[in-house]
Amino acid sequence: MKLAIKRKQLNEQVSEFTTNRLSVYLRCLNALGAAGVRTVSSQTLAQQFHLNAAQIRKDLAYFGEFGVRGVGYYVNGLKRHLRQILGLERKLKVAILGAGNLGLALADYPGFRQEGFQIVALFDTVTAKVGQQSRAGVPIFDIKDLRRIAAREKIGIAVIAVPVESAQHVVNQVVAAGIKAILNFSPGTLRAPEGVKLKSVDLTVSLESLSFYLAREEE
Amino acid sequence: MKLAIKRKQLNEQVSEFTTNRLSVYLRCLNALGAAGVRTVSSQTLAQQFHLNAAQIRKDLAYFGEFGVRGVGYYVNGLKRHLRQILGLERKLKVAILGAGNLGLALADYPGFRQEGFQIVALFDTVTAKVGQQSRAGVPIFDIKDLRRIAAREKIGIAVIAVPVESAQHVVNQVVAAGIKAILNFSPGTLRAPEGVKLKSVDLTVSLESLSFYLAREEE
DNA sequence: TTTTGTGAACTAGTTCACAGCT
DNA sequence: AGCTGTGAACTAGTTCACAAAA
Repeated sequence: MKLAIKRKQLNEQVSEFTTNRLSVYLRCLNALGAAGVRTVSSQTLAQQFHLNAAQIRKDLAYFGEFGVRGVGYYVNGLKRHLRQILGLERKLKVAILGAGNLGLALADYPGFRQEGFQIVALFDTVTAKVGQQSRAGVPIFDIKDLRRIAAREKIGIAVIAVPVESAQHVVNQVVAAGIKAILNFSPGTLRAPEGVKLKSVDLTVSLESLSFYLAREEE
Repeated sequence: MKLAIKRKQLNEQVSEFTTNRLSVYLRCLNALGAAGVRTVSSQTLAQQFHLNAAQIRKDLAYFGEFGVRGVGYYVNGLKRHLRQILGLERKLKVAILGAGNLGLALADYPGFRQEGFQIVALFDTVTAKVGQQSRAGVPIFDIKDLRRIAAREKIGIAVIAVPVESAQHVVNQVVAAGIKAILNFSPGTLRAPEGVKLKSVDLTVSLESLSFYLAREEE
């Protein structure tokens, strides 16, 4: 069974653990490619991050037979495949909701631009901010114009960087604007309807998990 | 078996899934407490986030018998227990490495202060920044002074907000300064020795996972 | 010989279901 | 009657181990 992208079963759900690892592999391949490496084995890749080689082979084999037995994976070929699987060949446009400290920092975060994301707009309710722009030049719009600008710019992803109080309300507006993927940085649980993917990064939870670790160690 | 904090087996490792949920429970209890609610059942808690009630009971029961059969959990009592388990009763001091956009935004992030963390210092190598401070007043020090200040201030957690290139080097300095818990925002894999807890938040991976979702939906 | 792709075995995490308190 | 705490059943995720291909 050889296909550009195989899907073992159309309805089978790929685990988020797997897709997150694909991103990590891609980054590693970019580094290897830049260093002039042509082929890489699952074994070698596994050593880089503390991962099992079978894990990597399974993750990749899920989407197709990208490897060559006895050789490994061609770095450039696999890079292309991963880009395609992750939907990175088209430049995805991103809007950031909330032009506070965090929103502005995220708007200019170089890591986002790197792999083909394009931060096209910031949105805020504070009228003094509207019309301004981030240091790197991302314009700030009134959140009232979200729907119009999202449609015009074909925004694919919204990043939520507003205070907890307004987070759910902003998510509702994002959903109403037809955006189907949301990265949330506000703490607490948010609701999004079926068909909209909501991924949360909870900074407080992360810190508290470290606090827990320290508390245990000290016993 | 009733103990303030029971540990089923001393050497048993608590899953990170569990500890992350404890943070989420705590936040929910804070809200309930503020709303004047006295007791809450696992069932009610489970409805808030889309979680199973047995999951919540297991998570809590792992650390002690905090509930009352027929009643549920006393909000204030459970709050205290969770704070103790997560090590939040003492104010943990945090240093942020890298006074760029992201570092400065994190330094002033209100969510960190909320649950008792104290951001006491920013560190950078750029001499022009040293001596300045963040908008909220967190002072910026030279990274050369990390070891001295970490010891003096008893810094418990380091947050890495420097570019990828210097991330591993900065982690090494943090480890050398005797800090045992690190929250890393730089992309890529970092190494920390045994006994140092390294937790990474990878913004690029998060965005790419959304991109993957969008790519699948469109098929 | 080397290294993939993958079924089988294993390990970890979640949910069920119910005995046992209050 | 109501709700916890928990063994048992189940589900998901990882690792092993080996046949098959280059």
